[in-house]
Amino acid sequence: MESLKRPGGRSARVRDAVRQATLAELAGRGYGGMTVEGVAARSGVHKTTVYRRWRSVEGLITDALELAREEPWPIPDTGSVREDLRGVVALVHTGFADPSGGPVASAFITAAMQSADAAVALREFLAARHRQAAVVVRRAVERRELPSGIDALEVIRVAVAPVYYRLFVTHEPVSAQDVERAADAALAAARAGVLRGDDGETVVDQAASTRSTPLG
Amino acid sequence: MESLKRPGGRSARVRDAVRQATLAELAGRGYGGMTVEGVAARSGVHKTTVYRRWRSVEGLITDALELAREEPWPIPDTGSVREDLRGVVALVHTGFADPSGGPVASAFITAAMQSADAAVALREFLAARHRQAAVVVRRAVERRELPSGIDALEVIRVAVAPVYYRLFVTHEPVSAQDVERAADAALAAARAGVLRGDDGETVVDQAASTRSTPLG
DNA sequence: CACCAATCGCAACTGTTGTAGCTTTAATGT
DNA sequence: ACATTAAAGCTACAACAGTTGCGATTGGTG
Repeated sequence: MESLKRPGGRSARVRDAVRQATLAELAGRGYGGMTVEGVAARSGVHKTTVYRRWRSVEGLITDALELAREEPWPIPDTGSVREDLRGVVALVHTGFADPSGGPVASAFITAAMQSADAAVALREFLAARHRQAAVVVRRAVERRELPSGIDALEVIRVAVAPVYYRLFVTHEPVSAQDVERAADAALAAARAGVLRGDDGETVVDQAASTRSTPLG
Repeated sequence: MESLKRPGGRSARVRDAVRQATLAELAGRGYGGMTVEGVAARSGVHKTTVYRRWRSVEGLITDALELAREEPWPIPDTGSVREDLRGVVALVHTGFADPSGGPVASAFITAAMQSADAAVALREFLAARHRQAAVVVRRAVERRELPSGIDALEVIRVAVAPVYYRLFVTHEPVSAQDVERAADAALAAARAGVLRGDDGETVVDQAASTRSTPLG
C-alpha cells in the first residue's frame, strides 16, 4: 500500500488539518481571499510544509475536490421522472444555496475557471455526479415514461445547466419555479426526442450502456 | 455634463489607453495573469493613476464590460425559429471559442465570479443580449411557429445555458452538435408549453411586452 | 534498540503589489 | 494670454506572498 504507509502518523495529521483548514478558509474568505499562508496559519502547519506538499492555492483546492468526490448523493426515486428530475435539479440548487456548504461549492467552480488542475478535478467530480443522476432517466426509460435511445447524461446536463447559468454567469436569483422549469424543459426535450444518443441506445455511462436493455 | 467635462483632454486619452491595455492584457495573459501594474506598463500610464481611477483588476474589467455593452449583435433572421435559435447559440459559442475575443469574454465571466461590481455589469450586459436575442422567439410567435404566452427570455436562457455549462462549469469540449442540441432542446420545451410566462403573455422585455400583440 | 529515510518546523531573504505625500502637467474660463 | 484647478506623474515605502537552506522530529526497519 502506497498511501497507507503511515496511516495515523504525523503526515496524516498534517494532511487532515490542512484539508480542513482549506475548506474553512474557502468558506470564510472565498476563493479570491484564500491564501496558502492563511491555510497554514489556520491549520497550525508551517507554511513551508504546505507549499511543499500542495504547491499552491490551486493544489489545495484540487486536493479538497478529490476528497469531495467520495461522498454519495441522495438521488430521488419517486416513481415519476418529472419529480425525480426536479429533485435532482433542486439538489444542485440547494447545494450552492446552502449557507454552510454553498460558499465552498461555489469556490470550486471559481477555482476551476482559473486553474487547469482544478478544472480537471471538477470535471471528474461532475462526471461522477452526472453518472449518478442519470439513473433517474434510465429508470424512466425502463418504466416506458421516456423513449429509448436517450442520452441520459445530456438530459441531466440540460436540466441543471439553467441553474448554473443563473448562479454563475448571469448572477440572477434562482427561484423554486426556475428549478422546476429547468427540469421540465429538459424532460420535454427528452420526450421530443431531441436528446438522443448517437448510437440510438440509451446512454448512461460506458459501463451502464452495456448493461442496459433497450425496451422501445 | 459630468463625464464630458473634458471630452478630448488628457484624462480621456488616459482612459482610452488604459481600456485598450486592459483588453490586450486580458487577451494575452488571461484573467489570472492580469495585473494592474501590467496594464499600467502597457498603457504608458503611471500605475498610481490606474490605482486611483480603477481601484483594482476587477474595476478595470468592469469598466471594459460597460464599454462592450455598446456593440450590437448580428441576430439571425432566417424565417425559421429552429435555425434562428441555433444561430443565436452558435453566436454565443463562437464568441468564446474565437481566439481573439474568446479569452476576453471568458475573463468577463471569471471576473464576475469574484467581484460584485463586475457581476452587476455582466448581468446587465447579458440582460441586454437576452433582450436582443428574444426577438427570435417573438417573431416565431407572430409566425405562429410557437404558441403565444411564451417567456422569450427564458427560452434564450435555456438555449444558451448548456453551452455555458460545458464551457465554464464542467470544462467539457463543445461540439457543433452540442450547440444544435441545446437550441433544439429549448425549442422543444417552448413548443411543449413549459416555458410560459406567468401572465400568459409572450414576454420579451418590459418595453416589448407592451408593444407585442399576442396572436394565439 | 539503534539506525535511516522522510517529513516537518524555523528564520531569513526576495520580489511584487498596493499606498502615501508631494510635485508637475494640462485643460478650462475669463 | 493667464489664472485656476482637477488630474496625472514621481519617489519612497509598507505589507505580504512565496522561496531556500538547514536543523529537528517522526516513524518504519533490521
